Amino acid sequence: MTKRELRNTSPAETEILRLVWQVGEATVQQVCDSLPAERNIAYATVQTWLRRLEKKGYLKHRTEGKAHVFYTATKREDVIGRSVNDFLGRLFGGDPIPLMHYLAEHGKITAEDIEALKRLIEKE
Amino acid sequence: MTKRELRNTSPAETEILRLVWQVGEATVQQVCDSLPAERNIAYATVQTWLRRLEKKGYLKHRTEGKAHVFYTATKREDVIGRSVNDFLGRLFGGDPIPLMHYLAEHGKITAEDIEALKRLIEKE
DNA sequence: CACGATATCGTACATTTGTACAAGGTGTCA
DNA sequence: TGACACCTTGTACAAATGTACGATATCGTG
Repeated sequence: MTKRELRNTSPAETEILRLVWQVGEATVQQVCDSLPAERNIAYATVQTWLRRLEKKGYLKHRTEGKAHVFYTATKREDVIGRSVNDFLGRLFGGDPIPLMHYLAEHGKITAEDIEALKRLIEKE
Repeated sequence: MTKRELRNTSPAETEILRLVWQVGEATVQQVCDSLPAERNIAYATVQTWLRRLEKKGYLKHRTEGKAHVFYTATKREDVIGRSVNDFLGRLFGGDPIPLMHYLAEHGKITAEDIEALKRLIEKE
């Protein structure tokens, strides 16, 4: 398997990656625009993040007009997988239950969410 | 409110913090021992992490014999809260549902877990 | 075609993070 | 009491991360 292991993404990079997935593909400008304005991140900064993501292998780009249009080069599932596992490992020793509890106890997920989840699981 | 905002913890620090919570309090040596051996982290490295956590305000220590015994100085709940929110924000734009889905679809949580969760939510 | 608006590219730089060595203190046991 | 084992403290240093400026290239328009 020539499945080169991708380095993992920094927090900021992770966020950018999510944005790109959200819109499918995006120019630097578009990514800038989808960042909450109060973050006050410079255009050049976003550009750097995109550049680094590309170098790390998460993004590719094509040139359109004078601008670069970035699009993802990996499965979102994979990125999520690595991120979640790492996160879960560090904070909960890998056990997702306490995380669920936290979410439930802090009203992040509702009874309906749980129901939906239940159906999802049963379907398999 | 003189509630000094704690800087956030790096991945490695987060893990150490979890370990200290797990055992209640621990010396450098004990933390070292509870790290998976194959990680091969030097004693001095763990020491640095503990030192930094203390400087950041997450830990305190008392001296016992010739060693430092570290114990937590913040509520676990708080650390989890910040970490989870940050994580959720970056990777999922703040929405916990996709995270749940991921966990469910990848067999990280079982039907029983869901049931337990359901009861937990309903009890409130 | 020249100009302005808009992009990219190269580069830079302070912090944070991961990682750890070396030197100096201290409890303990023969 | 002296040596050994085990600690802490000081310090270091490379790599990753956050952040961004200045120079240069390029498209569209008058």
